[in-house]
Amino acid sequence: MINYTDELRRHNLKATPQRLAISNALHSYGHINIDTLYEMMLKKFSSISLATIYKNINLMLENSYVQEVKIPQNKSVYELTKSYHSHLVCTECGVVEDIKLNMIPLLSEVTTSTTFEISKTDLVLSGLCKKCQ
Amino acid sequence: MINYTDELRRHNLKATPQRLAISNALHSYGHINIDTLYEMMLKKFSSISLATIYKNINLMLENSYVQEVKIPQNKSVYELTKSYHSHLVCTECGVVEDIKLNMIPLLSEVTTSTTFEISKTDLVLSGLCKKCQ
DNA sequence: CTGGGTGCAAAGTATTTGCATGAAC
DNA sequence: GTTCATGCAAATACTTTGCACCCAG
Repeated sequence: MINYTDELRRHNLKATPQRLAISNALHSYGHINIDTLYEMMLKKFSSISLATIYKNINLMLENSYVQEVKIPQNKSVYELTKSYHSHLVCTECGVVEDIKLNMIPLLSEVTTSTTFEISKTDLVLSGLCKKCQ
Repeated sequence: MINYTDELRRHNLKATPQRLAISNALHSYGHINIDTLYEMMLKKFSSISLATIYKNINLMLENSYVQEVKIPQNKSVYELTKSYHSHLVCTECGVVEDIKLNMIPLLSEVTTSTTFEISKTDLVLSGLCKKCQ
């Protein structure tokens, strides 16, 4: 049970019990979608509202406290903001993992072939995890 | 005005006027979201239904005739299936462009560092296009 | 002809909003 | 005390479904 009070405040978010619990759920799951997050929260706050979940996730996104990961053919999952990384998704069991990859060569390839000024890179690799192969 | 009759049949899709028009809209826009596609179709078929758009796009996705591209902080866009490529998205004007990048080095990096068996790669690069810089 | 597609209306699902109350700071 | 968060209910947005009729092959 990590205490996320300071971390929330650093992102201009009041540290309410609900937000602390959301932070911990994100931390322990790593990646979680809205529905699962709601179910988790219900265990702690039997009367929490889905609207509260949505409002908080949206605010946390605006304040860069969390990041959204769009999963091919599936619902988005959310994670606490960490240093840059890509994602591995298992098409069978749905598990999502982080992976650090060196994007520099790719980005310099982009620079030479286009006039776009890239500021963000979203890479999702889909396949089968060890267990599902 | 390309004739997509054969192309549709090759993907086990009957060549209806609506589907031919959808194919042409996808072709001329390159990347288009559901709402814009619907607006485009209305110009040709004043009584086309949004349900028809959804049913067709979903079928076309199942039959790999089109691909979905999930755009960060935006609606998904759809494109006719082409050979593998990544996407550039302008965060200002929303334009989406294709870009061919060599993913081999990256994929071999993945192989050495994980046990995942990768079958699909989705890369979206966000930034500013020439005009919006 | 026959299977599948279309449009319409209705149902279902997902997300946002307004507001009164209550908690964080 | 002031600002902002919460929970509820309602509203809105998005997507799918069922069905009668029609068209592609």
